[in-house]
Amino acid sequence: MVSTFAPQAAGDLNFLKKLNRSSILATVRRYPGATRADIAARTQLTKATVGGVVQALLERGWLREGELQPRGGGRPGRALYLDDAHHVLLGADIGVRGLRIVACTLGGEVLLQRSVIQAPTTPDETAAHLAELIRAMRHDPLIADRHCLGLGVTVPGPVAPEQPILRLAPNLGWIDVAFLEVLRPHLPEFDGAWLLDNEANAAAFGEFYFHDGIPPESIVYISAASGIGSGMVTGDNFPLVPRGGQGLVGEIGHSIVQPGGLYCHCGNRGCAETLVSGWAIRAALGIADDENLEAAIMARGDDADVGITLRRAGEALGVLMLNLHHTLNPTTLVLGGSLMQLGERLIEPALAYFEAHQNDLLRGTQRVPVKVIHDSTYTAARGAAAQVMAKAALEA
Amino acid sequence: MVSTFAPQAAGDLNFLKKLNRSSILATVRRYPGATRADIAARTQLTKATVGGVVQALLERGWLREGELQPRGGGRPGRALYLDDAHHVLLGADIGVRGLRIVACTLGGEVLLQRSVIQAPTTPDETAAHLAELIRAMRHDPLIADRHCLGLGVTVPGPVAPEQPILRLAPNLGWIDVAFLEVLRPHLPEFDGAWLLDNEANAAAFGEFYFHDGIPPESIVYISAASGIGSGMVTGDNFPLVPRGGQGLVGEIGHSIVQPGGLYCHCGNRGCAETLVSGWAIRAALGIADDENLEAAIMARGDDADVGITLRRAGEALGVLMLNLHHTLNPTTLVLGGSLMQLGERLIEPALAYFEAHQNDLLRGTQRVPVKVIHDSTYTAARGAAAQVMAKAALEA
DNA sequence: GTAACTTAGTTAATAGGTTTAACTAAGTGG
DNA sequence: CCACTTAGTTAAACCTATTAACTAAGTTAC
Repeated sequence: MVSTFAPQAAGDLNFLKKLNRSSILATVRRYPGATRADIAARTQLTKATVGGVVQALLERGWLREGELQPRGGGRPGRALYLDDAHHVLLGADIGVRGLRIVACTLGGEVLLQRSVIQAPTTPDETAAHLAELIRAMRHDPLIADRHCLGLGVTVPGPVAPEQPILRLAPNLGWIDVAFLEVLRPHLPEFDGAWLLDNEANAAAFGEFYFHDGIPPESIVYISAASGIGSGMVTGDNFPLVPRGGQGLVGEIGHSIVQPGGLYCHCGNRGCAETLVSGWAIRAALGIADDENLEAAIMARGDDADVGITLRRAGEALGVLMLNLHHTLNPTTLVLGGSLMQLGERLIEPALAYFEAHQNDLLRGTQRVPVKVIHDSTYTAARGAAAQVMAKAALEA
Repeated sequence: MVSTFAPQAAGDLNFLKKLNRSSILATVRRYPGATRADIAARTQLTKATVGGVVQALLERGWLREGELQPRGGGRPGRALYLDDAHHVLLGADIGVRGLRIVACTLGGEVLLQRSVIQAPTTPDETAAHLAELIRAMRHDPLIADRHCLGLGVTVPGPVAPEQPILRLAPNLGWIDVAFLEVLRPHLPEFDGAWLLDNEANAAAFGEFYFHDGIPPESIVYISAASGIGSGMVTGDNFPLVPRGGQGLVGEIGHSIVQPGGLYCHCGNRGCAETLVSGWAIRAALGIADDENLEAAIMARGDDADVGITLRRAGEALGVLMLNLHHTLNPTTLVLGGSLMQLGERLIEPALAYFEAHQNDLLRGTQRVPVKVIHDSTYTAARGAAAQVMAKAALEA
């Protein structure tokens, strides 16, 4: 379980400065409009330290000053916000159905987004295509003058914990691809951070990092699409993304929910993906791979088979949610992925199962809130951009 | 997911010193016999810094110097070890079947251990009994002269993430017990750190912290006893123990492995505990609560019912292991808990199932090693002692 | 056997970060 | 208008790690 942006275990004064700078930025991110005094109170740093760091961040275009915040019977403080005018973060999501790119501000506001539908191809061709799109986007007047802090790329499969290598993406047919190295020659002029992560991890990170208002303590994001995966994020100023020994953290699609059940393409029986995944639903309903799943299902209307299949898939999703609740116990659960577009016939049974069963262990506890992202087209790409920000904040 | 001993997110020079001191101690713990130069190389600190901190730790009885370590063609370095002569760590495990107490050195060597069999009773009576045992142990000549760094207590149920409160222990009949506060009046003379944690979390922590040789990157410990739980630990110098929003991390006994299966005492159906737990095995074989489970099963010899029940339980355990592998992806899996004493008829099917299925996702990867602790009587208590050490190391 | 070399560890001066304490700034309330 | 409160800045002090030069203690080459 290696964390992405965790502070190292030993360090010098420069490290301490980085830590505090990052902590101050995180405070402004979580409490927009905070004053220097607010930050000092929250971080336990002194006014002097906060003042100096804030001054530097203002000069470098990371923070901007806002209006005066009246205080009861004293000098009003100056509100501080992330400066959304001088930098840009890029995030790209390589999916089975195409590429999605996002450019956003330090606050997570999406400035530009592009989506290209294309069939899976080789890493090199994908990189060439992606580079072209990024170069074009980079010249858009909306962001051309901004300093680009880096590019985060997400892929639909486990990424090795230590090096940025995609281990396996069955839906793309890729094995052990160091995609950033493939991409780099196509974008020689690009400087800034380069990051690679699993799509669900990045989405979870983004939902946590760019959360409106004070983020929850921890988030588990379930990505239900062609396959099914999940990502977990926690930590205050340094969000942690556990990856595991082999980068398999969150590969819940192959957790067993029905021992002795249907055969999965992974070779085991009763994997979650045999019940709730794009391919399982296609198989159950006889929908071809080249058909659009959502359209095909809508076309069948109130067909009973469709209803039963979606209900079964939803209930399996509910089981997965419950098991994640009992294993990772996040503060918030987020559901995303293209399957959410199949609508309430799938979502409702999942939520109902989870609601009905989650709380029997600790009666009287507040329930875990579930957030459904009905259209998560750019969620992963935006999450990748968030990771760029988190990394750059340490270097700022 | 709140970590126990993680560095805070912002800090002053004193914090930096703590961080480096703890990091140096951790290096000696993981690499016994390391020299000052070795430590400097591993921690990226300078020789000067390491020298100063080591000097202070030698004077305070945390480290001791050993023999000279010959170096190729240069002055030999002085080996450093954790000083196992001046301090003592106490750990106590409150279980369904009684109390277990351990006193150990900074290196995790058990100096004294006591076990008392008793039926569950009230928190106050348990605290009184525990205090008596601890006081007696404290006067044992083997540890009477040592400085006690603190006491860690483990309980068989989820502990709230922020405060040391046991949320629920069905097997003890306890609900929302701030056990340390109950215990404190019984041990007024005791100073040092007081810690409370879930039994599986503590066991996992101990297996990681006191690991012989370089510990793995992460450990998941599965505790199979009356109920079933798990704990996860990761992190180099600051082992992290995720607890989750409600302290439910690792409550895998109530993850669903057989939807629509048997009813569990938690109210759901098909929980793992309905297949692999002390009470499930008793129920299946008609063994009374007051009988010793292991003895009753041995008495039945090669009875076919016993074989089938244990095999089923083992396979369910294998499913749990596989699901944890796909959700948390630890570097090492550890199996413990009193059920391990039921022997190979249970363990073998679990290992076989895991072996046969774990690797189908990432072919060619090295397999996840599984360690079975056949007698884990003192594993949790020792883990609690490890947590005391980790906490004290920051204050040293 | 001695000089050259290598590695370990210590020391004093230096650099750099945060804090302390005193200050200025800018409001409210009587 | 003065007392009070809170925000933010500044310079000196303090603390920590680093640098660079040193001593210590071994091996290797000749």
